[in-house]
Amino acid sequence: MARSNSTKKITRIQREKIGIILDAALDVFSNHGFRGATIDMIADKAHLSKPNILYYFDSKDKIHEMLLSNLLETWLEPLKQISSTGEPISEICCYVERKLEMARDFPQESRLFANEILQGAPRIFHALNGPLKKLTDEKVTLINSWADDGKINSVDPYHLIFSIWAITQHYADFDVQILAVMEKNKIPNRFSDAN
Amino acid sequence: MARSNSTKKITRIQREKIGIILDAALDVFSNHGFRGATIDMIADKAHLSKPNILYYFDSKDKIHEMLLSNLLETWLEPLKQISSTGEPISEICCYVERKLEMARDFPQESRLFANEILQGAPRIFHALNGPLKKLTDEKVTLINSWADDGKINSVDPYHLIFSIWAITQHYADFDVQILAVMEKNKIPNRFSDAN
DNA sequence: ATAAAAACTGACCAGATGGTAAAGATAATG
DNA sequence: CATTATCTTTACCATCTGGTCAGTTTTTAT
Repeated sequence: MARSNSTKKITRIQREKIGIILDAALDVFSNHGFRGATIDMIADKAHLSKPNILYYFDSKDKIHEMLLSNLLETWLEPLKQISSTGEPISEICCYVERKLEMARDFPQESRLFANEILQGAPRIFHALNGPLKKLTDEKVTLINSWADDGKINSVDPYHLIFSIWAITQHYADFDVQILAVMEKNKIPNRFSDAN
Repeated sequence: MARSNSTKKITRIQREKIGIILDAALDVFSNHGFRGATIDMIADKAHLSKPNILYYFDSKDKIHEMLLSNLLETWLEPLKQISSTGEPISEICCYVERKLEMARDFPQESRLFANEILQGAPRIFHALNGPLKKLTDEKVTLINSWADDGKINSVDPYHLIFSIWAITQHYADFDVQILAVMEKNKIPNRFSDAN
């Protein structure tokens, strides 16, 4: 029995296989959405059998759930780093940079998130309404205070943040469109790569 | 036999039912993605039986296909309207306004499109690579010429357009997130309106 | 080395889902 | 009104897919 009974110790094999499964699952879920993904696809990508996958995770939902909860920390981090003690313009620009880097380095995570939100965030709404809202409100207050102190022009902080989210994530989520429009010759899509 | 054999004339009932089906299908596909949607869901929403749906459309794919091809015209229209004879800043601002209006008035269409792109645009890539690319290239050339003539500051036209797409569509596609973050307990600032 | 625990597999099941067939109901037409 | 064409439904089927189970193989601990 490998299924995570919280208080049990985790073996080397469990740690390895769970990692392999999550990697494969991220790839599959991000490219096909939750319903479009099948355990068989994940099994193929992970080079494991379907029952073996289900030996480590109780269900397809549980895999997805774990991916989302892992993602959340990564996702909030760049916003978290905006510092109230830094120079406002630099803080905001660095935030944009961090978000762009994330879009470049973790496009699958971005699409996993996008898929989830697009379908109404059924499995992650609590996080949007909780930690994300809390953190955002905090930074909104900070940006407001910068404006009040005359350090930056006044701006609606919510829509500033939404704009940053929109533009940066767009390059990960809509890359197919961007490549199609910008391509000079022929651009392979994300399904055409070797593995 | 109602299935669109191009050269056949269309009855009143066909026109009505096809409209009802497409409306229902848009709702279902945009909220669940292609794989997440089932013909039964569409049938329920349309108050028709599943076989009756399949009397008007050969397959689930065909319904989706028709929605996407209908969408395409609507989708290209705002960009098409950017005029080479207008005043540059006004042309660009009006374009942004048209896009925002579309995000407000046709959020389902926006999400249908987003779902399709997110999954690699398997059923619409040709349109991105064809009509959309052609039109975009045209407007890119126009914006470049405005910059060359010193009418606007120089800017990468591609990324200007992508930014507009990103921000405007974000409000339709990620509305769940935006509502979760902004609704109740919104931190007031000078841009927040009464409602 | 050996027993116990962990890891893995093939065969299978139940329900969902896309789609079909054929007959019955309704509307259009002469 | 009668006949044809259109429309709709009931009862299915085949496949896919999430998940189970009994048993086998491999790893770990003593």
